[in-house]
Amino acid sequence: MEVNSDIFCGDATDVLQDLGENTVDLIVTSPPYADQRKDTYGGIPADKYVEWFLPISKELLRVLKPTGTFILNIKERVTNGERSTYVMELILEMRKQGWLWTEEFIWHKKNCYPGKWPNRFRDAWERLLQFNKTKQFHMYQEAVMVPMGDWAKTRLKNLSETDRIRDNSRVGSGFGKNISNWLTRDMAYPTNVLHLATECGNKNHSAAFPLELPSWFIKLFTKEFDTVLDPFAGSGTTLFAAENLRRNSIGIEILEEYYHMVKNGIKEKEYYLFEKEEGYAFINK
Amino acid sequence: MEVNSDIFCGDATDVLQDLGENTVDLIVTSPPYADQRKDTYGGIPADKYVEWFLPISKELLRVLKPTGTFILNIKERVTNGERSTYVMELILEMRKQGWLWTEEFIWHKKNCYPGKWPNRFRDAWERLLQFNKTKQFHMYQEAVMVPMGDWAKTRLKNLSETDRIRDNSRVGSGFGKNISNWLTRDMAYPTNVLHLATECGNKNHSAAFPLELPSWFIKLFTKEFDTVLDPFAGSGTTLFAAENLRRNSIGIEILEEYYHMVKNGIKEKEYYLFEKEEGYAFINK
DNA sequence: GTTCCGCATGAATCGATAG
DNA sequence: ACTATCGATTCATGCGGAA
Repeated sequence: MEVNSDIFCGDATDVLQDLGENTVDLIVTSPPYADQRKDTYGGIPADKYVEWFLPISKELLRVLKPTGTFILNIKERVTNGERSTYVMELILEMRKQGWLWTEEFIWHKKNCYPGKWPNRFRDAWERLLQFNKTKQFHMYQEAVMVPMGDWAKTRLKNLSETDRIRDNSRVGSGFGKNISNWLTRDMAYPTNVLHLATECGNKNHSAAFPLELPSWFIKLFTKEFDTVLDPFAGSGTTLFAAENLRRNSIGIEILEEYYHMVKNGIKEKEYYLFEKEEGYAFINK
Repeated sequence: MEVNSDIFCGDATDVLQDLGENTVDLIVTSPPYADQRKDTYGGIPADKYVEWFLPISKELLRVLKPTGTFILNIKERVTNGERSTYVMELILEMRKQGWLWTEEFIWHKKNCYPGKWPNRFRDAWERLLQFNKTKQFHMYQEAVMVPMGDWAKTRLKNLSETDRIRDNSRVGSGFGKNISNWLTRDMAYPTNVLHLATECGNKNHSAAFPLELPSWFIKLFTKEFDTVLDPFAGSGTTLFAAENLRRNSIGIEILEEYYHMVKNGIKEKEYYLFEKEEGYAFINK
């Protein structure tokens, strides 16, 4: 059985009209942040952001199944020395639309952007907001269990603080080399804090988020042959993750350049991803 | 020169009236969460939380110096399957009072409370909201610098196993001398994500945060002989941290039981804390 | 075949300068 | 005055080339 991958070029609000009601199991997306990526996406002003996003979230609510989940990756920027409030305002408005704000996961970016300022430290985290249509959403917790036990308890305890943080990141992402060891040990459920580095060495595109991020949520909230949607596909990370995990995927991207890259890349990347996939397979059992 | 420590028993709003305008350099507090700890504090309903807190934050704005900072440790609880929105509403309302919402730090609780739910993972983080009165607040970034990531990777890797164990055993009871060498090496500024374990061994108070948490902010936002305020003193962690770092401290606690405990404990705990302090002192130089 | 260095590169932010 | 642009600052990561 083959999975289906569709990528459409156009404005998210328009293309979403063509999708059927209650057809999507999971939405994972990272929309352009306010006033960011001006060169590629034009940049939505901070004070227009909520107004811009609400028509899209309304359509997303329509296409999502009652058992489905919407994961929104977003972070407010600093304006005039203060954090902007549009993310909070967006949550409040989306609840009025009928969304349930179920949870807020934290993505701890280990390799955040460098810099020094007199009144501020580096920003090392982003929000991963979980919204649902009903309280009866599907969640497959066993698919993302992480190894625990003596390895983490005793070995890590003797390491330095920085080492411990580094190793925790591996645990959170579910990757590592000694998978065979993990299998014989105890497994534990993860928390709502994810430790992942951004992918900066990628040549073709500025990767929005690492492959592990959508992969983690896809494993957690869908099963094989479910349908995953990303209305801001960008470089296609969510779609590749979905296809790789044998989920049907739908992508929308407004920029033709990215659209073509994703359309071609799906086939191209399959082999590369498949190699990595073995790691997932082990962990998913 | 001696530092001064005052602890008052009473309602925060009332006692704050007696404090002078522009007299406090730093406020660090963890107010009772909505509907939590009903047995001890009576529990403020989630839908009344903002209304309850605003008179207090208004007084805090008055007593804080223009160069001062207010750190609010808070996390919304889950109600009826959803995260409550009172923290977001509180931020929006406090901005209307004149507070600047400068930053949101994340406290990653490494050993968070265990448990399993069908639709939710363990909650491993809390918000540390930074508010300011003006943009010209004091910040002493050098006081909280941490060793660089590269340092752990290369330097530590070359040490023998016994060396590593010996050094780490010293950490528990105060640092060894050779750490002073590390300090002259590569240090980096931290990020806005704090990795701290919760103190589970705390006997008398239900929801105390670890000593390192207020200590970190006290070092970051004050200098010696500045004044630190905690309007919800609880078991007195903030006050002990302040005194220990030679800052003047003011505490307010509504429950007589805690009030007496803190009042007596300040002297009692001094020795215990002082031993630990050596570790901090090294890092602060 | 490994291990080790060197180097480019980020969903950044501030303050100064220019229109 | 108020907004747009630019340079300086900073550090974890993963790659490629070298020992």
